[in-house]
Amino acid sequence: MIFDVGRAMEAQRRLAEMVVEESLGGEPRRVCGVDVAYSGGRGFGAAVVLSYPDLEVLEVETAEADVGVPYMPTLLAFREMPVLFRLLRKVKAKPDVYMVDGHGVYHPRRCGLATHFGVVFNVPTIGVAKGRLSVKGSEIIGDAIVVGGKALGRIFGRVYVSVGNRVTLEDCVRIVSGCMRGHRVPEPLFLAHKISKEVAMLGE
DNA sequence: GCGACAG
DNA sequence: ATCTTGTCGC
Repeated sequence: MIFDVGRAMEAQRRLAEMVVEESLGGEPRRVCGVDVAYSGGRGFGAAVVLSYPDLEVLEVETAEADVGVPYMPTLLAFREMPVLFRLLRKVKAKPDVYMVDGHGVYHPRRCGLATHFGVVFNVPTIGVAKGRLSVKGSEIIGDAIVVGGKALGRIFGRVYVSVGNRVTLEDCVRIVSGCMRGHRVPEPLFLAHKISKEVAMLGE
């Protein structure tokens, strides 16, 4: 077997136990958006570090890797982490927080891509997703995404925001808000998405 | 059997 | 995500 779903889910439960929900402690000075695009069985990632709150581009890095795991709902991290690992190794700007294209703790096992990424690298992360995952027991109350009485995420504009790691939901919403520049997704992710797609076309 | 899900 | 034509709106 090349990919054991049961073990993957168990790994997520253990990572979820290591999530730290704490204040970022002051405003971030550098925010890094990361995203992955696909082409020809390979994953192409891009990391864009922006100053905050000015949002000036400070650094752009790219990386690629073979994609050995097919997309499976709730197990996205196992498909994208190989590329993200190589990507993070290149970033030198010391971001104060990372924005990831996917959910954080709003996940069946409280371990979406943003959380998985944040715990593995022990860095603050914010989950920003364009679509909603099916999480049993979840309900939308106003703009709050509640699961079992606890607010795990927030609907901000047309995206779903949730804690990844080492931040509070309030930190997440405030920072995402401060990164909006007229697009559906905050600027760090908009640029990372754009660049990863361009690199995927050239790499193909 | 029902449910229906990031990228 | 990627593939893909036409259509709407600034």
